[in-house]
Amino acid sequence: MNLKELADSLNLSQTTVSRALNGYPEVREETRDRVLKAAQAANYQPNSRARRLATGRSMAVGHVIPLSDQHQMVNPIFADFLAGAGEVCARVGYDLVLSVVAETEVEAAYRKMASNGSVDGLMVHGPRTEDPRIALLQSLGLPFIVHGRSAAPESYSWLDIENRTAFRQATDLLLDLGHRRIGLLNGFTDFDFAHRRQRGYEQALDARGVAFDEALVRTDEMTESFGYRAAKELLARENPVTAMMTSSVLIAVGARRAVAERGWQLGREVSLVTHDDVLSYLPNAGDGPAFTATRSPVRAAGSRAAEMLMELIDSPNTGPRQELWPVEITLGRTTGPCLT
Amino acid sequence: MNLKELADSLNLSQTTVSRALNGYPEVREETRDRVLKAAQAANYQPNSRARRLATGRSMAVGHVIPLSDQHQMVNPIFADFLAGAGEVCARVGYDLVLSVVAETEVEAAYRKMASNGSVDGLMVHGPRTEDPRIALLQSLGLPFIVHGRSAAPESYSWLDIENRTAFRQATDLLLDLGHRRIGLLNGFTDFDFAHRRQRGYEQALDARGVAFDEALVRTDEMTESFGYRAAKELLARENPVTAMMTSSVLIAVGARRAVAERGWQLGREVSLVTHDDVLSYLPNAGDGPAFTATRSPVRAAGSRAAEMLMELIDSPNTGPRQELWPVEITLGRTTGPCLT
DNA sequence: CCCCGCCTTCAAAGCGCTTTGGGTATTTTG
DNA sequence: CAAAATACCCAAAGCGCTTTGAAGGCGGGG
Repeated sequence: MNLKELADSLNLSQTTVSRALNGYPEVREETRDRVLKAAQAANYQPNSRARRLATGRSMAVGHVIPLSDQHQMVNPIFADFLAGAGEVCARVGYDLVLSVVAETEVEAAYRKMASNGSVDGLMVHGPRTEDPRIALLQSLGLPFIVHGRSAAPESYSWLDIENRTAFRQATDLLLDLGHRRIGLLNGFTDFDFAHRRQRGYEQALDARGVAFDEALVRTDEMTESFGYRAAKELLARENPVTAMMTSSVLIAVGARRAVAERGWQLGREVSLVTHDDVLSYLPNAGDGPAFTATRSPVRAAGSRAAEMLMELIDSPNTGPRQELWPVEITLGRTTGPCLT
Repeated sequence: MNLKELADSLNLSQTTVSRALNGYPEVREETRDRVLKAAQAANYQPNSRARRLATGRSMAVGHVIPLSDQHQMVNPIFADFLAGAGEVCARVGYDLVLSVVAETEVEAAYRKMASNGSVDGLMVHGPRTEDPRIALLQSLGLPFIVHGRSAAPESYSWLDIENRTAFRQATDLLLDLGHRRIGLLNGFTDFDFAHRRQRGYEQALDARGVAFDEALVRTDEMTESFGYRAAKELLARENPVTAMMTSSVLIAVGARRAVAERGWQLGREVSLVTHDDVLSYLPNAGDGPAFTATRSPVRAAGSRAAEMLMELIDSPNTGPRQELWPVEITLGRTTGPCLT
């Protein structure tokens, strides 16, 4: 059933039917009712391909997911972020379209999306401190929002959390408890978020006159097994750390394993503060020892980022949107006074 | 730059340019070269909306992700599955489109996709033992592939792993080691995979004359904290389990925590076999105690499922594709003889 | 009574591509 | 050498919708 058939069956023109369905005012209420009823009865759905061509909008937001051969990992926060974004996009009739490409082809993918008009806007994930994608996208003139930030330009839209402040406060917390040798288990520092977190950590140490020791800082793919390995090493030093900060619950879980393996317990012999993205499958809930954490639900970020992008798409010439979310610290059972 | 402009600039018709670009034979090689060069130079990309309308294909495969209010969890295997599927889809020019909807609106979402032609095919995730979506999709006549299986009809396409056999063999392994009280930490059994795994477990016990005790079986959302809680309970019984099987590494990690909390170690006081989907952020690698596991990379499943769906789309009337993948068991350091 | 303006509807022109159904040279065949 | 086949190219007709521009009917103001 297409528009023409529906119109014919009603003895109306396509124009009128189209307008009736799309809520335009220049159609009599009685007529509109008749059209709506008939459309309902025939289960008529406007062909989305035709509609997209006619309107010039594709009603979709794109996500380019790079997969490099080295670290071919899908960011574990991605699914929850998408869930949040997808929810608000669905509400306004937008699709989420993913394109998975090799890291070397990211630029080509963006260029293609821009020139073939398959999406109305883009979301950028995992920005690096110096991220070439941002300048590229600006030159392409497609609305986009970055989840996170990058160093360079000022005039793009982003949604980020206070990574530096959060980690500074978390470090302060540990310092207040008497810890002086504090490990940092972080993601690769070319990721902007990881860089900022380390800066927060360094600033806190600095403010207390505790010397920064780069041997206590580890960066890697943020997996459980990295957490295990790094924690094991840091605990096996002649001068072992008495506390650790980790950039994800996954890392924290690995660290906990290393601690347990020594017969120790988090919050007693060793303290730990982690960042918690509140992933749906990794609840840091009330059972057992919940982690002391800097908390910020990535799903909410996904929702908000989508809202911001919708705004950008709807009113393109209104300057960049930028939001910096504070991060709350929740006390769990993995922090305690330094015993040594 | 659109086709008309490109054609005009070359003093050719749109027809010829279109044919040259799409590799049709009725255009002289010299002309084709000229067109290709000009297209390259102008960075011409055919408008995807127009192309989709003209060809009647949308070059996209859809994924409907239900989010219920109760367990509003995104399946943790989803991201890796998508990465696999996305890779092969990208190779043949297909997009992945996600639509996130409330669980009550899944049917409406599928109907809409079918009648507005926004996708050429669908992938169905997390099938229940009796899953109404399959009959629905069959009636809608849109090609689809199920990741997993459902009980009811025979004539749909799916890709599944040998859940029952895998868990039967894993249980056998534990029985061989002398274990008799074996816990099962599973997903909700209305999921088909969880149901089959439990059957495998039961069959193995049955074959050895070990009575099935439903008190040893726990089902829940497959999170780390579920693993912890369930394992803690099973170990605290007057007749504690001496071994456990878990349906995901996440659960296993939680179980490990409960074991460690008692000062025990996996592979010594308690054995554990888990299913391992080989998630990129949860590598069950060689460091520390790797889990003994039934292994099947969900990313590979995503790739293959996408290939199968492409086949279904390209040749619609060729009967269902069905693949059942065997599951390999890898010995880790979490299994050992029963000590009691 | 005429003209103007409003309400409602319509025919037709896109949107930018693919594809059909010819055409016109140029070769090949008998 | 005429006829038939071939190679190459084009104009125009869709694809199914939205949107523009215009028209018909009708009541109200002058």
